[in-house]
Amino acid sequence: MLDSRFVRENPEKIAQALRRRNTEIDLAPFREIEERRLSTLRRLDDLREKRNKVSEEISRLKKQKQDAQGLIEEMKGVSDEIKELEESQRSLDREARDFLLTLPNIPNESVPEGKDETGNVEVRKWGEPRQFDFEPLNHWDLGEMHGIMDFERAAKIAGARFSLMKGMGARLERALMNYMLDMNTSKGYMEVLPPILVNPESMTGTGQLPKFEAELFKIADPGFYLIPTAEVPVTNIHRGEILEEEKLPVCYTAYTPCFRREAGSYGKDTRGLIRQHQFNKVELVRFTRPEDSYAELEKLTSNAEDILRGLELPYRVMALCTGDLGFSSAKTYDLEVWLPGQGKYREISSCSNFEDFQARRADIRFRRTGKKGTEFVHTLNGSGLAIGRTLVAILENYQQKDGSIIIPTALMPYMGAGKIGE
RNA sequence: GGAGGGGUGGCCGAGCGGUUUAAGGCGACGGUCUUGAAAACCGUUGCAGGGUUACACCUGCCGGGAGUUCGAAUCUCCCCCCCUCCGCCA
Repeated sequence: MLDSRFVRENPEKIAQALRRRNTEIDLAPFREIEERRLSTLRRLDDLREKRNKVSEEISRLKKQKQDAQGLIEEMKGVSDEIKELEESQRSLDREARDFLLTLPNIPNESVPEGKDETGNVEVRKWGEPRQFDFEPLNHWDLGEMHGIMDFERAAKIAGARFSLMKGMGARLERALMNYMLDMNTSKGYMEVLPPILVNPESMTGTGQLPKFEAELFKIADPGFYLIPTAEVPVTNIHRGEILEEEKLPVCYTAYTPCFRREAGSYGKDTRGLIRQHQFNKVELVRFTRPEDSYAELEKLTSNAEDILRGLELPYRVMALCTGDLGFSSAKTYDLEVWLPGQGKYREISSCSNFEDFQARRADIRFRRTGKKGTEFVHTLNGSGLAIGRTLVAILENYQQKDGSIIIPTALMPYMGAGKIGE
């Protein structure tokens, strides 16, 4: 969410940001609401001041056993007017906030211009895609061959876009989860295991609501949502709090299952593990001072890269362009891992700086040491990493001619085996 | 699910219809004193919105929301959270 005063006073900056994002939103209704909201507010404050003063007077008169009936009668009218104004104030507040909640974040100046994903810019590349002397298989063929994935039964149990991992497949998933968490905690991230059902306030805090309800699974009875990413519960750990400057940056890592409707992605990645309604992910979250957040984004991104490097998986880093940027983000790097089965790089992590966009929604502030007042923190997060897609990358990149799969050295302690298959 | 008890400033804790502009304490900060420190004493002490060049000033905030009243931390209703006991349960 953007600051209402900022939007009010910088309409041209907002318009420009929206243009860069390829988004069309008319600001006129907001300006009109704000005009009414502020004039109502000023009138309301005046009347309340009067009420406070006269109430004091009434109190004094009554103490002196004098008649205050005239004043009381007079105040009845004032009181009624205050009530009316309060009512319209409430609805104007809500209208203004509802509008602001649908405005996306302003892209940072360093974000490349572009209208869609074709405008994304490769920042760097690591590792060389392996040359195969045979036709590499897809991960689902490999999975089936080794009996470690069972999509048919997953569909029976739940439906399409669910998976059932078995034997060494399930074990590999668990090994990756532990490997990633150990890696992240060794770099100073505190491990947390948060709720995966959250309330609407948390979803609003990180920006999933109100705009993206259609992408979420919702529990019917008590209004919980299943999280689409650990970003939601972890960022909301500090919702409504004021942090101390010396504690920053606050860094968390969390493993959670993630749940996404994937509405509108019919026909995309229908086979295999790439796009699931439920998948596992380890997330990195940082709360920082505003002046540090871009350096922290580089740090967070390299922390996610370290995991790919540790697994010796070739990848590249893409800077998302203005047209491809997520709603809440001011700047995002995507990590894309090489998948021989598809012959292309696929997203495996997304690392973003939200600046104060989420912090303002979720009311997460900090106090500078020795200074008065508070400021919003900057929040960042990134996958470190999507576990299912990492598993896919390992199967496809480490497959051998006979179909067996070599386990990356770094994972061997977690797997207790060096190989899947003969 | 049933019964009861609670949610007040950074923390503890009083207040239960009208100098509450929230007592008192702890903590923190500043000062006096001191060779220095401690103690003692004095003072200061939140958040948000409006407003101002900046001050001043005004308003709101006692878990959240709605209401009663000239006036609500205090009374009524709804909701959330915490604690104790019972039931159920991994």
